[in-house]
Amino acid sequence: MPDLNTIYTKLLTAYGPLHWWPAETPFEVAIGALLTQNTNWKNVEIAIDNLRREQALTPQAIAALPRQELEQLIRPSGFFRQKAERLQQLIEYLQSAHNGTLENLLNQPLEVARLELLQLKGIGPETADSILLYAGNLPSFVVDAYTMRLFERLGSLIGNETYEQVRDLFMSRLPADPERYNEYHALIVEHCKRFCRKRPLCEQCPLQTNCRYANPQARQDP
DNA sequence: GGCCAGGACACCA
DNA sequence: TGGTGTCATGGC
Repeated sequence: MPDLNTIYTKLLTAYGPLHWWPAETPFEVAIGALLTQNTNWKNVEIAIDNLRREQALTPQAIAALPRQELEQLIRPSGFFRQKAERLQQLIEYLQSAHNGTLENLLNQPLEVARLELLQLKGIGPETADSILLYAGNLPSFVVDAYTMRLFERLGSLIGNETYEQVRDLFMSRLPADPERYNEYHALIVEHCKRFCRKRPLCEQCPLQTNCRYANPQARQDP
């Protein structure tokens, strides 16, 4: 089973530093994290561009929008009704508990901020960790479907682990460095978009010597 | 025209 | 606790 640091080095060598998250403010990161749930990032960009055009990328501006207007602006990101509701509920919580700013929530110990986010409807573990890491620069490793898929193929996971188990695995084997967590998750996504889809494209894959899908020997020897 | 995407949640057995 | 249905759009 390949070492997690070895895989990181291979991915970094293959793709270079990616410097996520593509956003101008921490709150914009949180918007993107919510909107990208089970959605192609290109559709999220369309929705965020709509919000930017309406100067609606702040908690105050979104809170002031009528629900139906917000729904139409974020409609390209899919699931727009529930995402509009969840976005405004997040802002309501920030206003009630943190003077309306995400920064105040994030300026707490990691696990305190994480539990607060997880209490909110529509913010599950991946969305919470994305906000903590990419908006708050806090060392919380982000696990997503790509992470599960890739590291199952690499033999690091069985495939039935819970989110928290996988997060704990990465955080126990990597230094608690937000920059490292930031790049690692971004590299996993970039890699999987290219090679690690449900129909894998193994010919040019930089991890093919480690992967069960590309390497029959690795497949036989998990 | 089907498949897929940087999930989360309610519901049920 | 684990499996399943629902939410919805747009690119490929």
